[in-house]
Amino acid sequence: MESAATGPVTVALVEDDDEARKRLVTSIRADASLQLVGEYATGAEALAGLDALLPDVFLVDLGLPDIPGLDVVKRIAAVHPSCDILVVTIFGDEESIIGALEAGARGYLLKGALEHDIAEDIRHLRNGGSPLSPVIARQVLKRLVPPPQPGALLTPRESELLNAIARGFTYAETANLLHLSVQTVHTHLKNIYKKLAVHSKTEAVYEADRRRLL
Amino acid sequence: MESAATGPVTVALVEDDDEARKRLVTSIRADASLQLVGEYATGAEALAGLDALLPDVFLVDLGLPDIPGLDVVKRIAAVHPSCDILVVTIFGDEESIIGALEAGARGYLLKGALEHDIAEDIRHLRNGGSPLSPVIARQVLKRLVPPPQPGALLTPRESELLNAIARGFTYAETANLLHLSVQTVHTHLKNIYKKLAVHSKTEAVYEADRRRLL
DNA sequence: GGGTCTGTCCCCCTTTCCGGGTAGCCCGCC
DNA sequence: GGCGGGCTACCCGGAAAGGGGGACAGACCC
Repeated sequence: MESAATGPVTVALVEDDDEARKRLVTSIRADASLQLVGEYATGAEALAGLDALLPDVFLVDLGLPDIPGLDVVKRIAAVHPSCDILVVTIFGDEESIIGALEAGARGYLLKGALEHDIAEDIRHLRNGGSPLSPVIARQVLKRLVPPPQPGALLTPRESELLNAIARGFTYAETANLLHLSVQTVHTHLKNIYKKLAVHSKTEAVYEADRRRLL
Repeated sequence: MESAATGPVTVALVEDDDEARKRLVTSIRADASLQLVGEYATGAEALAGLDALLPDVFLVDLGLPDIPGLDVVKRIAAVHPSCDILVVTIFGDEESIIGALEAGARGYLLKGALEHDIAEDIRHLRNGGSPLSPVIARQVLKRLVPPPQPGALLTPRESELLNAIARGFTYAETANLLHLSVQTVHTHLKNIYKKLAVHSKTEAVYEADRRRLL
């Protein structure tokens, strides 16, 4: 987040593939505003060097030979929260992406674009941006905007009622709110239970939320 | 998502600023794989032309003179779901970003990078990617990864228990699951209720979910 | 006109939950 | 060496929710 007022941005990276690491190193060295302070091929080395270095930016490959890259991300984020972690990997699966970003990564790039200049991404990172490869961004958006309803499983009235129930209202209170009799609330709820295959208000709320029906 | 097997990718755009629109048009025309089929300065024009054109990609500026750009996004997404909507705007606030993306936009770029080639972003879009400016991506990530706990309001055990409860287990079932007595489950729940200021399992689950405590 | 769906209302009975207590144990902190 | 927090466990009584049934009007479709 901070400007580079205190001098060059320090960068460390961990990447087991020699070719890939060389490309990253070359790109970083070519940028005068960046200073490479650590270069590792294994997760253990990276974590060992972390406390001494405290780099501004840490480039992490997820496919490390010794430690799951995700764990490296978590550790860095835990001990050095102000460090901008940028994942650079071949893994484009949802689990890796979401895992890394939830673990604290501030950017996620797919290896591949050979001509791509990582230095530019690092600059974006230091300016408060989060470089994401378009394919990665799409995955993230899928998370942000889950397909609204798989087909309006619940009727409008049922949704309305469940919504009230979710907010903690009892049968009686919900009945008042929606101008219904308590029995009707009960009936609706029973129908909702059948549709969601659950057996309690609590479970229904949880399930409806999970399915994005509320 | 589809490949360009059926010919060039058709593109339409709506942008009220003449300068900006020209830049976009120039960039698109320079790419032989893209075909510009619509070019509008107002939301009304854009929506009027939509049904006839059914473009593969629609570039939308959020700051239109007549209709809120967000409404344009919604309308396009509603009537033409397979259209890739790309927002190109000066607005970087969370409301605009999340609103547009939830409304159906598949990419979001900030105007500014003058040398930036929009055609490349469009190609990414057609390849199933979501071009996001780094600053935008950061906002999206903030949404994806809300600060985990505002201070671990619930103890580990309480979280564990509430988690089970949320999944619809009764006191007795939860007790078995966590190797507790029913009374202990009850006690924990009472403590949770106090902390969350609620009075029922349903409400607790709803509230905990809202506060991202689960 | 019959069938289906939604929304409304009612009965009965059982199970579960809620809120009010009290209390012991272990652990870390000052 | 006490004090507090977390975790465990128990009792009681009233309130709420769950599960089974049946009923009926209006809408909508075939």
